[in-house]
Amino acid sequence: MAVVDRTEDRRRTLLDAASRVFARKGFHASRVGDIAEEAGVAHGLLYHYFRSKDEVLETLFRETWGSLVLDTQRIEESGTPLREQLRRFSRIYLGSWLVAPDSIRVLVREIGRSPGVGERLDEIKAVFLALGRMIEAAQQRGEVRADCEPMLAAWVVYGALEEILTGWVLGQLPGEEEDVERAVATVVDVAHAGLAA
Amino acid sequence: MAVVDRTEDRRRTLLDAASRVFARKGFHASRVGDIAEEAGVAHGLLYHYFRSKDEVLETLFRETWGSLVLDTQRIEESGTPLREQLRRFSRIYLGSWLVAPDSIRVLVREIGRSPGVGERLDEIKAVFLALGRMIEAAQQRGEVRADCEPMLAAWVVYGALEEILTGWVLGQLPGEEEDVERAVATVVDVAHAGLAA
Amino acid sequence: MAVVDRTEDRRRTLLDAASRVFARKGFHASRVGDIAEEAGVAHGLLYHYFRSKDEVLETLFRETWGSLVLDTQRIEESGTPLREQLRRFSRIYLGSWLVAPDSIRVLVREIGRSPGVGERLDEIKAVFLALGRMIEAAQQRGEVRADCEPMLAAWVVYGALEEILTGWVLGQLPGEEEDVERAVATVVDVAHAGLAA
Amino acid sequence: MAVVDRTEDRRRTLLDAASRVFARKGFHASRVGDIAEEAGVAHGLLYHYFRSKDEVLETLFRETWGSLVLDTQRIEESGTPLREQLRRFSRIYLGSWLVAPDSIRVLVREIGRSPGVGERLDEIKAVFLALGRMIEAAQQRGEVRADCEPMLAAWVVYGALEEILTGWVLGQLPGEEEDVERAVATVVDVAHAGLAA
DNA sequence: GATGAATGAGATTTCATTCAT
DNA sequence: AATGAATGAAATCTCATTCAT
Repeated sequence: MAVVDRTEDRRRTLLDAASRVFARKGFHASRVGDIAEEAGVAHGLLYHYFRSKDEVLETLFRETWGSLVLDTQRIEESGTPLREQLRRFSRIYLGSWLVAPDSIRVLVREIGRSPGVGERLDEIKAVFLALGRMIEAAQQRGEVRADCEPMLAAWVVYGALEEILTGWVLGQLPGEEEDVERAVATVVDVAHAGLAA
Repeated sequence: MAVVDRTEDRRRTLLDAASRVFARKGFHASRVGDIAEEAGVAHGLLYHYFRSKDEVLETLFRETWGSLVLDTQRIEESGTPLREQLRRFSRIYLGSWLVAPDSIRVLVREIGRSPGVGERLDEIKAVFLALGRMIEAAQQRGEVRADCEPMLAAWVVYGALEEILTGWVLGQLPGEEEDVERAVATVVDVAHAGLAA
Repeated sequence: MAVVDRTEDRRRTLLDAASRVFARKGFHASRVGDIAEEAGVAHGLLYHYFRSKDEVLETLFRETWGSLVLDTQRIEESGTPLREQLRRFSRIYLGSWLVAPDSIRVLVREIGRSPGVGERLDEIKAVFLALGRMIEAAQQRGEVRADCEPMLAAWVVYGALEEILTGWVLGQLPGEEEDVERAVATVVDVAHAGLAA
Repeated sequence: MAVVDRTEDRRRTLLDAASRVFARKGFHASRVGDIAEEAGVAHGLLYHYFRSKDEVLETLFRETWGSLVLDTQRIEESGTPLREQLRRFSRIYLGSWLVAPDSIRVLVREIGRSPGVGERLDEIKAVFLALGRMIEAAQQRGEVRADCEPMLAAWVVYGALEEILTGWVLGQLPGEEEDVERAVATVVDVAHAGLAA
């Protein structure tokens, strides 16, 4: 167990270093040597833990996105009113900025790029679809007005959240703790009022 | 004149090809050969029209964004009600999908990467700021409720538009001519109702 | 055509350079840079003509071995007495040493090594099988004594030829023009007398 | 003593593993990790028993070849008829397949590669020369016909043996115990009849 | 203008060897 | 003795850019 832990620690160190470096320069502009330097190890070591630079990004993606997929499922199954669902989703999505800003940065900027886009798109789609289903269910409950395409609305909501993250990533929007809560409120208010029957 | 035209045609062909390729794979992952192949010419030819791959992106940015900046200015100065302003802005922005499907999306996605970020960010900011000012003015006219940060709202609106473009580019959302008009309506409806006093 | 020729010339230049370098140092110890230097070009150019270093070896193998396979077929179909068939086979096999000593060197030393062994083995087997069939047919014609496994005999003959090539490759046996003819005579005499009924 | 034995056992395990791996892929393409995996130990352990990968090959060579050199000397000095000498030599050489299937083949295949070629070639030459001298002596005794270059004949015989070993190693020829005896008989029959006066 | 062969800086990747545990 | 993480020299390979034709 002790040995496994040490191994896992190194993996983490490398992944964290990678997310910082990718966040700073983007995946393609980041050299393997940069990641190693950031982690304080020789570049060769990265190949002990990952098959390639691509696999590092892939791992980062799965880790970060995987937990979002799970959380989204739980929110959908809760069956609470749409406003509450939107608040919880927004809080998790925007809140991740405070928890792991670099991972989010990478996610936001590298999705749809680099090899393996196809496979990832499916996992991304899963979140969109869940969001769309929540809106559709709310529509059937009469919470959302009828003249509204649920999937399109899902894209609107998701786009709003992603853009705010981008603003934080690019340093164009203040992204301190209190700003995050305000952003959640704004998105939820606008989206809910905008969709309300 | 005829010669100039042919020259201009080739430039356009290359720029359009570049915007499609950049949109698909991102700037760094796109090889000069990919752009040339997409344009149906030899890769060496690109260097007759542009000094470098960077200059292609730079040119794309100036051309596409420049006109958006002008259009946005005009919309702001028109002083019409917010709903009308949002509709015009959305139409221009999403309409770019029909005219030049990839250009705008590329630009936003590539900001923060590649050289010369600073200057470009300012120009992008200009559009955001104009959008924010429109919302703020509407707020002062009583069209928008008071408990709403205009700039944050601008990011929300912009994000919705951006995400829909992304959906079209990635083939995740239907993007035919009638879909564009519906998308404009949805965004304007949601945004306006969501912001209304 | 002129262009094709120039392209083909370069390919040849590179293949010839590669066969010299592989012959001198063996495939694995040869660096791509060595081949390029031998050919008098930049190392990058090799990747214009071949996908990888492996593909260069593969091509070399197919070229050299391919013609031997064809020649062997022709000899088998000729149906002449075994002695004559052995003479022709030996002449082609050992004679190739004078024509393209480096290719032969590579063939002898790299077969069964490096990636793609499996696929090559089949093509090598084809020659062995043909040789075995020739001996078997001669046995049925009464030219070869009955207490002799044709396939084993084929391996013996082939081994004798290959070892002589190896001797030349390693500089342990004199390999001038007259030595080649003497070697052919020796192998044919020993093999034929050894197998005769 | 017990400790030494265990130490010796490990050395042997590693050497045997190395000879199998080298035989399969060649010295250069064999990684230290492959040898260790074949031996079922961690790759670091190899460096307790050998200074380097080169030293493994070197050791393999000295051990295997050394005993063959001694045996060959004894056969030469025995002064028995050529047929008997050939049988004994073939039995030892091909018999090595049952004892240590890969060692000898590795050595011959790897000569000319890797450092220290010079010294080894001399030792290999010694065996060839002894074989040649036996044939020459037989020629002078009238057992072998006059129009035959003894050294060339030695290469022929050696090549036949070598090729059969190769066939066994590559799984192209059946190599069970009874096949070995049959192979010895075939080579001796062919060689003796082929050389006989 | 147009082509694509040619270049070479610089990236990724491999792997023999060392060494702390 | 034994392990396998860690190192880094050296290899392979990529691709923006140049340039002869």
